[in-house]
Amino acid sequence: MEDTKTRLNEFGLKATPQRMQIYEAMCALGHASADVVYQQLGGARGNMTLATVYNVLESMTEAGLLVQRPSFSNKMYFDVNTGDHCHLYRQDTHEILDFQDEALRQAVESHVKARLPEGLHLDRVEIQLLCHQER
Amino acid sequence: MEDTKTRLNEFGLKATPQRMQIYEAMCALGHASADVVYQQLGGARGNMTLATVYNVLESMTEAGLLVQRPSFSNKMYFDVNTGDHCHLYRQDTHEILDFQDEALRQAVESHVKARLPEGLHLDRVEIQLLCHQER
DNA sequence: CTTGCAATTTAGAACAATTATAAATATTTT
DNA sequence: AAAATATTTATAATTGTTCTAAATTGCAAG
Repeated sequence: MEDTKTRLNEFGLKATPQRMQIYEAMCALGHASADVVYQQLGGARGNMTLATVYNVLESMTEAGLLVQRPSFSNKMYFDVNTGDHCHLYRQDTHEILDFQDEALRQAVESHVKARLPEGLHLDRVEIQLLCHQER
Repeated sequence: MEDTKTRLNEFGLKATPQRMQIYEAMCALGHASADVVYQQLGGARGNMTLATVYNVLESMTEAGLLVQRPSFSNKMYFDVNTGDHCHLYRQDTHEILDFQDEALRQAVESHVKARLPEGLHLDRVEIQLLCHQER
């Protein structure tokens, strides 16, 4: 809680009540779309507008506190884990699961950096593993 | 052209004029969103509805002739290259570029297969390299 | 062929996700 | 406390996609 406040501040964001609630919801959820966050916070019966959720998620992304994750369901997802980018994507259930594998990420990153076209700077490596449950 | 027809047939799709045009546009473009295909085909002044473009892209995806590629710009993209391959995503221009690197893909695939949770089957490895042009 | 049937395309409405706008509220600075 | 700034809100507008029902096309059997 006090924790959340200092984290927001570290990223240059004032710790308003809405931002606190949203960031804490995001931490609990791991990754979520704007709508999921909104529902998590009580939806229409909550104390916050959907527009605020969009605003805040955008500010947090700009600030580097969250990262965007495009999905196959035509909604943008946001992820609190800005460091590691391997994910399992269950095509049967549409679930996104973390796939922790720092060695892999590192290996790919250095392999790629050496081969990137002139003048381009690598910001992030996204590895998505599309899978489904057998039978 | 006759080529296009047999390719459609191979994937179980009848070669209607609309499907021919759309598949040829997709081949020329490499990857594109529904709207880009629609514009490419003349937009409102063309001889085809946007709904048809959506329908056809969906059928082709189901048939396995195209593959979907979620993007950071909140539109779905479709790709004629259905094999596993890497992509550069230019965050400054929103361009998607192919990044052919079969060795990398292979390495990642076998690394991952060995570590996949029990009961899950790996369909596809997606590697996206988020980058931007330096200054 | 041509009649009938299923698949496809169309126009347009409906829907869902996101963004924009302008007013209200809160916070900070002076 | 007043003025300036930042944030949130309510709501409208926009954008991308899907749905629906009717029209059209393509094909198969008589």
